[in-house]
Amino acid sequence: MKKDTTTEEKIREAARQVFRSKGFYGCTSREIANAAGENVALVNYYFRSKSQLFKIIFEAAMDDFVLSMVEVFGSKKSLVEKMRIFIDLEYAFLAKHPELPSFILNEMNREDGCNIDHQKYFLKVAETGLFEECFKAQEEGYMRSISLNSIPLLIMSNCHYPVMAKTMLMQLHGMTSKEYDDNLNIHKKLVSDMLINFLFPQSN
Amino acid sequence: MKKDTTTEEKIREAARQVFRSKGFYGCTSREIANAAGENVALVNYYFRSKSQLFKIIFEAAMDDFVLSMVEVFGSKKSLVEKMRIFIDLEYAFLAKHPELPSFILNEMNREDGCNIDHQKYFLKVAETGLFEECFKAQEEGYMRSISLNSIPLLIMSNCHYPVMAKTMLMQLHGMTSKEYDDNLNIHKKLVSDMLINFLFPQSN
DNA sequence: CATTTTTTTAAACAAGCGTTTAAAATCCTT
DNA sequence: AAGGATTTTAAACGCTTGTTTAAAAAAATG
Repeated sequence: MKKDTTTEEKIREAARQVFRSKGFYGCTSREIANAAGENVALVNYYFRSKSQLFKIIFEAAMDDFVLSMVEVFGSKKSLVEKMRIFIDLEYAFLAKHPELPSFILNEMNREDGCNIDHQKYFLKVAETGLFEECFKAQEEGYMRSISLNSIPLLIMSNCHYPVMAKTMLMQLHGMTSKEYDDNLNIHKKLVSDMLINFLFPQSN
Repeated sequence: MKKDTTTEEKIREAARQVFRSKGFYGCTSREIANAAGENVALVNYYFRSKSQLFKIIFEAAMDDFVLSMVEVFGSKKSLVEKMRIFIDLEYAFLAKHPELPSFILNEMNREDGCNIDHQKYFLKVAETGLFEECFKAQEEGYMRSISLNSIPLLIMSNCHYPVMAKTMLMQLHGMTSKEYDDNLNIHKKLVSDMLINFLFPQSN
């Protein structure tokens, strides 16, 4: 009789949760095994080592990370529309996965890094034709002529930082979690307006 | 004969460097002692425990973190001028201390948190009169009427995230560290223009 | 049902952790 | 220079870490 979730899957799912919220150094193999309700030795039985298991979790996280970007910018809409849709989707996605940006940034900064093929993820985004589209829009004077490096950076700054800084700003402003999230929804609209007005100056 | 740097100072300075770049869990007492060129036991002799030493380092980091904000916004200039000066200073400051934003955000997110008086730092900023000044400017129609929570969030997002994401974006774009930093200087101007145009709509 | 293969277990491993100890070295005061 | 306080040291403490082992349990195979 096949179980609906195998031991391997239980461990992977527990690792996903624990690694994402605590990072590689912030948790132990035993903690992951307990979260999965299984014996410690099984972590190594199925995944050979903590590092190997982490690598799997991290790569899956990177897939999640670029998925919405690829989906939105690969679609057939105007650039302005795509921008607004992307910001909306990104805020919605991060509401469900608020630990993701910190997780990825931190683990990439780790000394004994995560040893994955980073370029592959950049290519995924590049393949949507986003950069060519921006370049063309800039030549036509439709989009502000700024470095193509700055465009994703502006968007990511204003989408990711607000969720990364939640704990700090909650405490600084003395807000509850819900109050902060409500403010985030208001903030999203500001970000959307600000970025589009800046990137597409004649659009209003 | 007094040494120019005491053992205690050497350990504190080593701890500052190591904690900031690796975080509380990312380093060991022995690593700090080695960086200071001293015996492990001295860490506990002078600071009682790793946690206690960390607390000192973290609070000093928070002081650094809010210092430029307090200095700039406590000065007697127009709000627009202050904004532009602050962004300039913040980029310059973070060029020297690029690990600071990640450090503070991460350690605040830690489960067994850093147990410091966060409110004190908010008060420091509030005491500059920044929020009253913004409120007044909004009533006069000089500044865009947005939540007073969103203003620091917009500024911090666009100042802090670009240095936090350096490793990731360098690898994604295949840039060298110098190339990224050069781009950051261009980006700073964009951020400055974008934020000021958005916050003070009639200012151009 | 017997045998082989796969999965799970408890226990142990060496290494590293934060911290403590007690003796040695150094400093300061008289 | 002697004596007492302070600083530094090497070694050890108990505990946790990632990982391995070897036996037990379960599942699959014929």
